Amino acid sequence: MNQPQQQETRAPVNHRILVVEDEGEIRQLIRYNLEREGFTVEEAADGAAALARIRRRAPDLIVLDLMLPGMPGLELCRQVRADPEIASLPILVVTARGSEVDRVIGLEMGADDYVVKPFSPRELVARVRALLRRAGHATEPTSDGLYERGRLRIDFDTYQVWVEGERKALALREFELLRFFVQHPMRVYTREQLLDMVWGRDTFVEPRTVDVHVRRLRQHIERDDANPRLILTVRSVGYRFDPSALD
Amino acid sequence: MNQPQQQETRAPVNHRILVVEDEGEIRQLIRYNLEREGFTVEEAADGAAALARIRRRAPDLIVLDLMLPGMPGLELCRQVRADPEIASLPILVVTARGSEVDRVIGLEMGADDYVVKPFSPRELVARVRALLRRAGHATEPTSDGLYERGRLRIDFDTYQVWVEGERKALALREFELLRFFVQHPMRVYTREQLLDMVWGRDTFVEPRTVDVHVRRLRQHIERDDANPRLILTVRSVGYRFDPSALD
DNA sequence: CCGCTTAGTAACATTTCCGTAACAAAACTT
DNA sequence: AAGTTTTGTTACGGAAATGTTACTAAGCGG
Repeated sequence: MNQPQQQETRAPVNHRILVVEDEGEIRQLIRYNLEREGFTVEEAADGAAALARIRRRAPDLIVLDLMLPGMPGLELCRQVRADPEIASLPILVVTARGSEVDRVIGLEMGADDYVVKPFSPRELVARVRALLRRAGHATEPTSDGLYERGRLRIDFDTYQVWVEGERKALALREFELLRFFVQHPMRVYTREQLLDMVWGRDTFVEPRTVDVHVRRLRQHIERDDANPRLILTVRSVGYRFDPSALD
Repeated sequence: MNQPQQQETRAPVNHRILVVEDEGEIRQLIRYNLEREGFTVEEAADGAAALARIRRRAPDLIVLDLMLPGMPGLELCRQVRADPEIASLPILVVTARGSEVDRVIGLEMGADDYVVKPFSPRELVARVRALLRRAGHATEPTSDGLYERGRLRIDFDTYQVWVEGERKALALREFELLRFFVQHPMRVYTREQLLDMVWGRDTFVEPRTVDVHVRRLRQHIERDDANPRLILTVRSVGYRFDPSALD
């Protein structure tokens, strides 16, 4: 079933990566590993400096530590997303393990992916690569609080959902799952990927549990629960959200 | 393999795990818990032995205690990473609590994850699973992209295929086979090669099964199923994909 | 035209996968 | 503490995918 992985070639283009991190030691480490892979690394010690630098010349990707002094990392995240000029910049968040809040909020603020500390350099590099690769395919930047399309309406700030004008009471997980789907439309995700992104990378839940939540979500948002149009099953792969069915 | 209802334990493949740990007691504990979950466990008492064993036959994952006599755990870790043959082996570190140490582990040596002593068996197993899971699709879930030529259109992200604008529902194998053909045009492949590349090297399937899948694929994408133009039979050799017939 | 080899096809058997409901456990409320 | 909601796990059954095989058709060399 698994195709033999091809050996990844070194970074073909010299991508510029901005590392926003106050602890010098970790910054060094990140820099070392990224440079070894052929990336060009710039540094910023805090959010304000980072923002200035970005405005002067935008990098290809930002690696952002969430525990920043002064401007909390999230604020930087939000500001980047708020500025149309740079809103599509991929952001990789570095966060401490187990801080559920950071993860959820990070993704909520519009971070594109995250790694937990202490992280393995390999994983960091892999995720940077993955983000750069799909940088073109921008996901819908839903950092502002409202999503509205066809018969679906979501307020991310107040955690409210309406279907055909009718208010639905979603449980938190259902809501987070919906959020993820809405922000990553069309592409197929495996159960494992969904667990990583919605539940968190270091929680351990059975993959089939995803099915159950998908079902519950479908019951809320699908017109005909027996023939799903929005959350589609891709057999032996995973699930896919197709917003075009909303119109 | 065909018992009516066997308790399904998660472990489709019997992963081999090397435990590097000098304290016999802890080693036993780790072994017991991993084996109970269906893993095959091998042991090594110190870094040198471990390295020899790995070179002889690489396991799927290493569980490494940091306080090893002789070669410090760090050194083993480094050596593994230095050898391209085995550099991609996932390493799970077991360590005593201590903030300083933790950081060094995660950051400097390229372990992939860690647990602190005393650890709960459940957590250990969970982290082992998570690492193995990620090692599987190490690079990225799918090769990004869109293929479009003549009357054929393939979206590799969403696993969708259109022929003459009409959506076709391919099964996964059919899709993977098509993917392979599209990515390796013109050249002839034997059934055995196709099995290796599409099914995977360690699956054991009758070569003639390829015929059946080729047929099913043809039914989807060929204009005249009786006179194939795209997937051509090369008698007594194999099959060949000719995209020029698409125009 | 014959005989041999190889590929195409359909039918069948087996396996895998998913939707679902029911239950259990955990988290919250009151 | 009892009740309520949310969340995760599991077993079951049906459906789809996959693999095997037997039979048929086609190619090919004489």
